[in-house]
Amino acid sequence: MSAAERILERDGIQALTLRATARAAGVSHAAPASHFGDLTGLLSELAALGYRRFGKAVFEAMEAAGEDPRARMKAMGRAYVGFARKHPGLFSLMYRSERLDPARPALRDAIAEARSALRAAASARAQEQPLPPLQTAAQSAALWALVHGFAVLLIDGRLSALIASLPGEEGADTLLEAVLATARVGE
Amino acid sequence: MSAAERILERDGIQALTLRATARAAGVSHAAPASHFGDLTGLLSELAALGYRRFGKAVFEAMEAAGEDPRARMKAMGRAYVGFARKHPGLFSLMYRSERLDPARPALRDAIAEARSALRAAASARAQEQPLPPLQTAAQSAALWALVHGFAVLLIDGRLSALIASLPGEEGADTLLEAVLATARVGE
DNA sequence: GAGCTGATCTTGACGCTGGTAAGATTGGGT
DNA sequence: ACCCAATCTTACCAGCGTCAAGATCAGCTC
Repeated sequence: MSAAERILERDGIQALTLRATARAAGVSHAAPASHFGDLTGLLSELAALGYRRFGKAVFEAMEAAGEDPRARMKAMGRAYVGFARKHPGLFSLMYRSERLDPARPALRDAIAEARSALRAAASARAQEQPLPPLQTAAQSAALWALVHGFAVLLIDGRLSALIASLPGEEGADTLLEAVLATARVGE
Repeated sequence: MSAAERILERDGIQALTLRATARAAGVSHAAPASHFGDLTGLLSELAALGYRRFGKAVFEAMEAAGEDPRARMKAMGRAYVGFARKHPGLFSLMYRSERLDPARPALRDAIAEARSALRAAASARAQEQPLPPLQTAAQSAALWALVHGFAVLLIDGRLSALIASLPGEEGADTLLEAVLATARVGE
């Protein structure tokens, strides 16, 4: 399991095979299959581990941000993108749903936990200023789409040209701050 | 090539293999490899085709939207998400960069063409109201991240719970319109 | 203590995959 | 008539996921 994570972050998702995991763990090639059922099982358990870490990171960041809704939303965005940058392989796996089994209990629970952490970013704001259902849903979707899209594009290197065009030594962090400040979601 | 696209949209990206393409095209299993070099070559050519279509769709939608910068940005968003919904397999492939070869001329050119189409969404606005470089970059990144994130989450089914919670018969289109209206990027 | 039982792992096989090498076929240009 | 480049076929290799059968062993029951 930790061997699998090592392979994932070092060699990427396409190198994460049952047999490679077995080699890294020093067991025979069929041992992982007996644990996890099949490759989808291994990937799903690993993704579940990722979701638990992810949900925890987001939750803690929002706790530390205090009560102000906008501060919470920004903290959520930083934690979201920060997790993707810190664990790009894991993050990619978590959103590679065609290789995961969402019915697996560990994964299902971990996703539900992470989603409740994300929902907490928007709920404080919704409480403060009630809106029609469509606007509430649109705010949630917009915030999620913004940070998810930023994370995906960033770890895929597709923002590097934009970052390189920035004046001075500014990097991805600066761009993210500017994006969170510029996109005044829901105001 | 058209056989490959058929397989991609029907059976998904993991079923798109050299041998399956060869079978669908009625040739021997090694024929595709001699055309495209290797699997990465085939996928890259297919992604290039996708980028050309994508750039064209975005460009035409923005042409039809007139001169108003906000209308152009909304049209870009609709075209972006619309393309992803219409060709989910192709769209996924285009952003699966670990399986593509960006050095392949066809793909490199097609990406450059599509990016220039996207850039045109923000350039009109930048001309009208000059801003510091960081703000300009942040607006571009925010718009791109918003629509890309929405498209990715949508075709992965991750917005379905949110959409199901909408009142009445509202679907993804309504949510997208609300998101584009809510997220007043750069205002 | 003897025997069973379930978990864990090994071994070996199957068909699938991508990739390579060598040769066949063919159609156009000199 | 010749050649040559493109296209395809055939045959093979290693790696992969998956399955079935058996080995090993700790822990529990009688």
